[in-house]
Amino acid sequence: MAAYCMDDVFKALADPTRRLLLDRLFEKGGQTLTELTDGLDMRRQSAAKHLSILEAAGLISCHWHGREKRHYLNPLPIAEIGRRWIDKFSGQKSAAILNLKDALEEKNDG
Amino acid sequence: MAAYCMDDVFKALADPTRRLLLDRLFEKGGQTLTELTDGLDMRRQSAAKHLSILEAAGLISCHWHGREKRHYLNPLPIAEIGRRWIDKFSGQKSAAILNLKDALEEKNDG
DNA sequence: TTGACATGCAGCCATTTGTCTGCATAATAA
DNA sequence: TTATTATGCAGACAAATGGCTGCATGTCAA
Repeated sequence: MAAYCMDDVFKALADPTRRLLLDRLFEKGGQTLTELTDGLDMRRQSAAKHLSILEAAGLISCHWHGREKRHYLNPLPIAEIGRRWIDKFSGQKSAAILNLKDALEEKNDG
Repeated sequence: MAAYCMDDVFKALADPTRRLLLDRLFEKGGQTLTELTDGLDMRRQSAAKHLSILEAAGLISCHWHGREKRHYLNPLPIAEIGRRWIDKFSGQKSAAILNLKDALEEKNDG
């Protein structure tokens, strides 16, 4: 359904402010923009830009409640990264270990 | 040993060219800069910058072999992301699911 | 109705990013 | 030695990024 692009997800995760926002929403879902801006050391409009980037990447979903926009963490894209990236590189560690082994043996080649 | 910073790792992963380079090194370790540049549709110097960013982030390690610099994937930082990020957000899915549940129930509040 | 609050939109601006070109250095091969 | 190959370093430059201000819109409460 959410046709998020993996490139958008990685780019969204690249900024420390946005990762902090995800942490905050992980601890407590349904927070508003004003709530999330507190303690961020930046203007509301800047925080809103970060949130819109997170939303475009599918990392959060939003629901209007009167004049408040409540934000919720969506764990799906992060799980997808885990499945398609982390498992590949660190799960199947054997290949990389073999590569490192080759590298170390080169030192003894001269 | 490699005192990599998580912010550098996330930033390094944000670029599609760099993710492609990691893919290539996953398939075959020990490739040189010239080898890796082939098929990248950019100059050697640009690819070298990407590789230096990956190396600074600890995602690859390099070993000189004569005039050749051979590159190897280092799976540790990616594994660390998996441990400290993926497991947190998607592994403990319960909290986020509860948040989404709250959000859906709001729709029935009116 | 009126004022306060929550948010959105448009535009400005400095910094960072990703590409390029040009030249320098070190190692291998003829 | 000399030419070729593999790489590094410095600087230029357009585009993207992340912050800001100012103003507009819509909602709630008195």
